[in-house]
Amino acid sequence: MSQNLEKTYNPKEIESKLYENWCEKKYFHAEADRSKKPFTIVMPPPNITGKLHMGHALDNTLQDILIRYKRMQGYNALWVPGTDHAAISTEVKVTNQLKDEGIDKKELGREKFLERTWQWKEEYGGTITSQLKKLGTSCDWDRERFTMDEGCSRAVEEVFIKLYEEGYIYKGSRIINWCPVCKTSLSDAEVEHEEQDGYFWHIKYPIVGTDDYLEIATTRPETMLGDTAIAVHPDDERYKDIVGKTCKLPLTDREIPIIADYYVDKEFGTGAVKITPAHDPNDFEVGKRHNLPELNIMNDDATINEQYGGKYAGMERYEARKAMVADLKEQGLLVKVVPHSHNVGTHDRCHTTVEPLIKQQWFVRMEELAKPAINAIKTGELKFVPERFDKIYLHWLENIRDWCISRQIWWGHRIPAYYCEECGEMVVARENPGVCPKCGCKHMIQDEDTLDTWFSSALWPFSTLGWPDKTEDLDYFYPTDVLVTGYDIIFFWVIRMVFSGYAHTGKAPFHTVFIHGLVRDSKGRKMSKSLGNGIDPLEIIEQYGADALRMTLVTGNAPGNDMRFYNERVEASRNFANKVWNASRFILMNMEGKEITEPKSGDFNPADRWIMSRCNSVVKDVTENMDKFELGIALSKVYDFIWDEFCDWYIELAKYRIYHAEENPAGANATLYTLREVLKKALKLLHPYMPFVSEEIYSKVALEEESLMMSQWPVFEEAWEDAEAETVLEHYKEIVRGVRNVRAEMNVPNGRKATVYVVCEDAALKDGLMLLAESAKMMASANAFVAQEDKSGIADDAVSVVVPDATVYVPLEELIDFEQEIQRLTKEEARLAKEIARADGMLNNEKFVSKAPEAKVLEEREKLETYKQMMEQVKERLNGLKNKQV
RNA sequence: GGGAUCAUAGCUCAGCUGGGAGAGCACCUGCCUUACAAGCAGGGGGUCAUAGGUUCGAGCCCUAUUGGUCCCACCA
Repeated sequence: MSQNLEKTYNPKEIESKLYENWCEKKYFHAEADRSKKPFTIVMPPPNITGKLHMGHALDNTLQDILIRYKRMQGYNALWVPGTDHAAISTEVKVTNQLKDEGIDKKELGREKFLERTWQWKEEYGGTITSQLKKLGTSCDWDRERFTMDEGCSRAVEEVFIKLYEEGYIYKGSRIINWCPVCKTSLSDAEVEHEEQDGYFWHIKYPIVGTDDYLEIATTRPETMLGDTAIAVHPDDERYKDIVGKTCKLPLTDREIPIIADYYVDKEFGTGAVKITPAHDPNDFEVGKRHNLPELNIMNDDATINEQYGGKYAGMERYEARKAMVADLKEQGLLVKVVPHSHNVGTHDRCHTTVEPLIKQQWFVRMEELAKPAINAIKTGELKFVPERFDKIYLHWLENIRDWCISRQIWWGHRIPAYYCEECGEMVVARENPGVCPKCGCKHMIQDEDTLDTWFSSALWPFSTLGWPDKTEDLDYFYPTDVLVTGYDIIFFWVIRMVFSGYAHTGKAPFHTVFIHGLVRDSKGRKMSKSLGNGIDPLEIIEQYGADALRMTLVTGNAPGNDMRFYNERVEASRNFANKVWNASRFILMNMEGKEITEPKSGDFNPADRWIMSRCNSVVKDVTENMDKFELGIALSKVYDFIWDEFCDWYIELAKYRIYHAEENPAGANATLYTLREVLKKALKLLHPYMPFVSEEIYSKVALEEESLMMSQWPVFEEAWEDAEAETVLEHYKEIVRGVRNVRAEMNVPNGRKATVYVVCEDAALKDGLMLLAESAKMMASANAFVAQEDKSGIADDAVSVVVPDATVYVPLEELIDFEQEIQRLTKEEARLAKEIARADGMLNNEKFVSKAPEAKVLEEREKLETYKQMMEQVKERLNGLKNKQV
């Protein structure tokens, strides 16, 4: 079993080697298998335009942890990967690429453009998935999907037709969000509101037939050209008399009515509002109520149009604003300009200010569809982790508006609606019917629009498993189990998947949504391209290893919370990987050439039994935490166990028996056996978090086993529990720490050894400690370690440390400074006095004794007892020293 | 305007259903002890934002206040 490990862990070669091996062995692949329980996760498909960033790294690390954990627990774990066609992003990217080549998209034509885009997808679309592999993601690459592949496209078509036939999808002319740069409509979710500094322009609208005028305040004077009314509040005394009259609309020769509508806020502005139904969602509603004309004054690129633009036609919207304000001023109609900050809608992709426009678009009627999704949370069928996201989800669903799903771009799923060029008849069908069912002519052309990119991702949990076909996979793996995603896409994606799941499969697509936060930079800023503060996960992997990156992303993070990322944190993770590596190196070195056999129970010493017992508890705790998605807590328990208990205590304790195997071959064997067994369990617990280093080590420790990732997750075993050994070790640690403490305090060099005496009345404890005497010698820099029941043979002038149930004496002869020792013990006396007072106080509180749980009261009583004993010991020592001093 | 969330050691953050304040990093003091200096052993450092309340007992629950972050929302 000769395996020489390098002195420091070097992730680079090991990671790629292991990943290839896992893939080759098909460990990531899952097939429907009725003998096993499935556990399914679908990966939020990254955009084909994207490059792996920290958000992906976090999202996929969490998924990989869950999937590896469940796989080890014996579930048939399936993680479905894939990519999203990212309609607008991709279209913009390819359009720009063409532009660089001097090619105009429109001139190229739809067919050719799509060809180019597919080409682009083939070339770059796989970048992100190949980058994901570096993270160690154990997803089933044989099942990789794409939102525009054949199956997903068929699902989209099926859903569209079904919803259309059921009346949930309709086409209508309504006010929508329009991006003048991307030249497409947007859904409400794609509009980001940002606070912008602007102005209130107060403008006079002359009242026809009088010399009077109405003063209007607007933030968007350029939309005046589309005004079709002025509205005031019906109860507004100021304007009561003029309702029904008309105003002369400045800059035009139109007259518009003054109407009364409750929408108007009397207190705000001048109390009179210009109504522009075609360019404002509220005005649109008012317009409907009052039957006002809707005058669209803009072209698709937000320039003023010919029809209503007059002299401003052709001007860009802000240019027109300037010109119009100047003209108003000149005509004496501009009263004043007041600075005013307000919310402006922008397109989340390009940050262009969105223009509300009236357009023919396709919509999904949401009210009914939202109901089961709302119900899912209320019944607990669907759960968010952490729970607080319930409210965000519900609030959105309960106030949901119809979803505008058509986009005026080419890259995406084309709407399966066909129009007759002759009579305008519309047919929604899987294929072009060829002949118009109404007029019989043969000029049917397909709708030019494509669907919102989220329309297809909404179907992802079932379209990737074969829906609409009734496949074995769908039947077995669906509904999936957990969805892991950031809180930033709850509206875009989670909600739409949930209602789609209910609408098309009758079930929620998953039972748990595990939400994580954002990865921020060291200053807490969002990582962004424009700030240039993004940290490339691949560079981190290159420098520190994937395990270190993964660990950093999980450590100290609670579900749903943002985190800050900086290199010192990665270094700490890297150091841990190295620590595990070296502990394993130590164990392997000592196992070399030895045949380890199953020890007899009597061969184990208290240290062996203690670490097994502790390991067992950790297995239980970690499993519980992981089941509750408390991954950060679970990992920190694994970390503490490995570093603190296993490395710093147990390995040190083990050294004597290993180095002196000839004295006690059976004991050495038991210790090596324990080291190996505990290491194996610890590696299992670590594996979901740090798959590479754990697998690499495991392959050398457990030669007979195939792999760590396919091994069984450890379970709590009662046989490993050992309260007695835990008691011995708790005392042992106190004693060793106590000795180290005084030695450090007194600056005793390590080379200067002393005898350590432990006086302990409890015979069992004394015997237990004596079994560890040789280790204690090493760990406490002693030349002898004696535990005994009385003080015989111990010099009076020894330094003493009082611990629970025992007093430790370290005769340091001439080194002892009585003054210093008295001071030290006096401090200890004070500390104990405080503890006693605290426990006493509690126990003297009648209400505590009567109301607190019995166990708690008992616990306090025992503590008090221990402290009193310790206090006696300290006092005795102090008296002795003081006498001696005098 | 509505809602969420945070405020804990110098920094970044944990702290599970209320029962003696924790980690990593940084800092100070010793150590190259035959697994590891990416390490070992010790140490300093916190009226858990403020004010009330509930409770035998509050970092944790309730209320208010202050300050920060985020989301939602049609106030022209």
